[in-house]
Amino acid sequence: MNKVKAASVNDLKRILYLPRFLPYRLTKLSGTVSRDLAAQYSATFDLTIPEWRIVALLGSRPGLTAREIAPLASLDKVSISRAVERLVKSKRLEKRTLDGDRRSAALYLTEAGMTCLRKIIPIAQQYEDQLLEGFTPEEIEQLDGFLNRLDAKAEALKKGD
Amino acid sequence: MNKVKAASVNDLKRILYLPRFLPYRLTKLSGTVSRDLAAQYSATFDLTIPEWRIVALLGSRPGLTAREIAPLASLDKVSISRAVERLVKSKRLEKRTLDGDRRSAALYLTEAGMTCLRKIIPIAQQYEDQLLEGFTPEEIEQLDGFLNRLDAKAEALKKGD
DNA sequence: AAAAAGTAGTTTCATTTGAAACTTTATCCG
DNA sequence: CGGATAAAGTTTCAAATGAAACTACTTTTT
Repeated sequence: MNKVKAASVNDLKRILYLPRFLPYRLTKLSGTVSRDLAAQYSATFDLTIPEWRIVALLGSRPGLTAREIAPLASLDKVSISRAVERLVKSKRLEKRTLDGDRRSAALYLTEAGMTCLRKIIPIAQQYEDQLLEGFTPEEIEQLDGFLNRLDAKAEALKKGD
Repeated sequence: MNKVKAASVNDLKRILYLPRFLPYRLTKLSGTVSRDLAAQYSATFDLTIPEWRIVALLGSRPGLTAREIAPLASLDKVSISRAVERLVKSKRLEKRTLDGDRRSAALYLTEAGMTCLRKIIPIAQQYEDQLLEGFTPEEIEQLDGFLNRLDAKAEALKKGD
């Protein structure tokens, strides 16, 4: 005789419907998008997502240090350290210790890094465009605002409840 | 003399601005949300995200098999196998081999599983509500539509280009 | 100035993850 | 039937991750 009985669940139906639960939907969407894009970066350029973010960031803001990159690319310092190591090895990044603080280094794309970035940008943008295909400019504007608001809320909920 | 020269980057400025790149924003948002929620599930109920998804799903759809859960919870079979193993060990889930196919098992929440789900649902919903605080019902409706469209597009882009 | 405290980035180590191989059971086809 | 093929889950193994300890330097304090 089995003491563990499956409970009646009628009282729970539809109370929390996973496919409509916002955190689940965000995770699913971002997972699909990331995997898909990462496959392209890695297949064509042998770049991981952290590496791609760092390259993209240095494209518009050369000379950042690892510490400065962290919040801008939402990467922890371990990921940055490893990504930078690989990028330097593949000659796409150059470290310069110029401030007089020999603990940190300003990071710059090399010519090879720039070339790589120039090649990836159209791919990334095309993907983004495809994702937003069917959205009107006003809708894109709205989505943009929604994401900003959600992001701000999520950040605010993180520590202070 | 150093052959590797940092390139001029003026020509790339603003061409791809990471903090406005949709895939990056989605990943960042979903990461914040997931980490935050996961911390709550795990601290209070010792549940991982896959476990939580399975419990939530079985709450409204008891008797699903692992294979059926996979697409509904966006989990691969390895994650499901491990999550189910833990849930059975913690007596929140029960496996029943009823179909006459002894390879698969229908999964049911036990009373303990139901109790756990009943306790988590308010937490999950409260978090979702907080995230959407400040959104009007119409905006929530719009966001919902946007996410559905993005998800459909992302899925469509996955294989067939 | 020397000791203490702090910071930038790296390394270590234990955990998480997921693809591929495997096991067991079921179905297909001669 | 009985061997081949397939399907449901599980296990293995190798790679990715991230917290904590560590190294190398810098700043503060006394």
